[in-house]
Amino acid sequence: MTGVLVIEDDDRIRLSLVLALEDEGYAARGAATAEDGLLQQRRDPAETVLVDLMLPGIDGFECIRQLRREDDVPIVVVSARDDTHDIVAALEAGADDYLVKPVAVKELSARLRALRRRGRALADPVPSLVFGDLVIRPEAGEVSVRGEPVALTRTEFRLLCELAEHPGRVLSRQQLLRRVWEYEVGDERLVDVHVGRLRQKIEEDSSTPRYLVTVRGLGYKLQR
Amino acid sequence: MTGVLVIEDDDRIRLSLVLALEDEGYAARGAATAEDGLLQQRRDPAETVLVDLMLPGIDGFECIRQLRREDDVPIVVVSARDDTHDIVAALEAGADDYLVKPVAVKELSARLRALRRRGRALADPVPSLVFGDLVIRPEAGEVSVRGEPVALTRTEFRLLCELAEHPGRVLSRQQLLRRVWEYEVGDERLVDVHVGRLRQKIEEDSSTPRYLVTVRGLGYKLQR
DNA sequence: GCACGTTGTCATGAAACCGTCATATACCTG
DNA sequence: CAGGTATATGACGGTTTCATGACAACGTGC
Repeated sequence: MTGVLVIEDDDRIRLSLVLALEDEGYAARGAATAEDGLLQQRRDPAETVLVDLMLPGIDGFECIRQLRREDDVPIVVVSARDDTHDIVAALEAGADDYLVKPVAVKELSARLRALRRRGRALADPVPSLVFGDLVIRPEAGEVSVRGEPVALTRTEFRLLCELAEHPGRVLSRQQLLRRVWEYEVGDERLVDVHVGRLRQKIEEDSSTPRYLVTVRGLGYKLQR
Repeated sequence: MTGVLVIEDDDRIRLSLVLALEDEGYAARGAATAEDGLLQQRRDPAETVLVDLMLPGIDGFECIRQLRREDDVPIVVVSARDDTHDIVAALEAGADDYLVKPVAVKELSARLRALRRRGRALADPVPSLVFGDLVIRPEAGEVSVRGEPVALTRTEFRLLCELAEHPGRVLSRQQLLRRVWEYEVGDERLVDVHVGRLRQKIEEDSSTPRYLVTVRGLGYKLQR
């Protein structure tokens, strides 16, 4: 999860934004439509998303709402329109900042940094993935419960990380299929099976889970 | 910790900003100098701070750095200067947003909301709806009454959320059928049954409901 | 090629849940 | 107070949802 995603239909502007951002040291990539942007963000989430308001097909506002529904990613609108109305509407839809074209790259870059800093300032107090006696080290690919290291398969590990990234939040089977398996559609039972296997390994008594709990009708969550 | 602090030396502008913000529903107050602003923020921290860049004595940039050193409060700069240079410098100093005067109050208000939302999104990953002793965490799929967690079925949970989204407002059975069950037509008695079951779980005495009250002839509502 | 670990599919049983209905109770109107 | 209407609630069968064990397909290293 890194870099900036630029959703903008005008090829020239998109390209120049991407290049300028790369100049500023960001890993940037582009999408010409909202559909493509949303897809990319699902497949390989960027750290920040830039959105134009006037897009063919799904428009910018709808795109923002959709992004917001799926994710917490900071969203910056870059638009030619400087109407207060548009600005307010975009922010209400879930955008975090709004710049009017033509944008000064230095300003854009500074605003991206500010946004990122704000995110960290608040997110950092709980940096490690610790759930009571369950400790997850994503970079190291290690998991331990009650002091004992446990060996997980890749799928189990990814599933656990996905759940751990949203402590206490219920994730639906659909969401998990999308994020862990990158399936757009698929049999939801698959999730059950892997949750079961994961439980065998991390829960003391898998019939009364302490960490990985089922929320009937909704999905699964990992709780502290 | 509530409200907005406006640090601005021009009396007319400061006053009009404070009044405009109050109009928008914020508790706002002013400081004419950076010194006073910093003092106020120490004594009684505001939720967000607005700073002008050109201030007598300690200037805006220094004021931002000082605030940032002491506190994590979101800072919005409001300045007459629209130089990219100033914008970048202010953001680098620690500001979260930068608006150029004259500001549209609606935009300012929307940006404050966006900033606040972002703060919450990261600090409290699971926002809750609170009705006295009844706490609903939609994201977590959790409900607790008087400190005790209660287990709801999916239908009960959706029903409760629907009611909670409109605190104090009466929702007709028809509306509830449409929104919770996605039935266009259907037996309204169905709603009664589920309201009853929900009451058994969340009310102390289901014959004299404290939260989920019947409005005879109209429907049901959830009150604080 | 073989052994092994991993993965996805399927079947099964148990438990939870849902909608319907019947009955009881509360409330309003005249 | 009587009669009618709106609401509350308990019971029950059909359905959905979930946990789990078995198994075949697949890939990888030896």
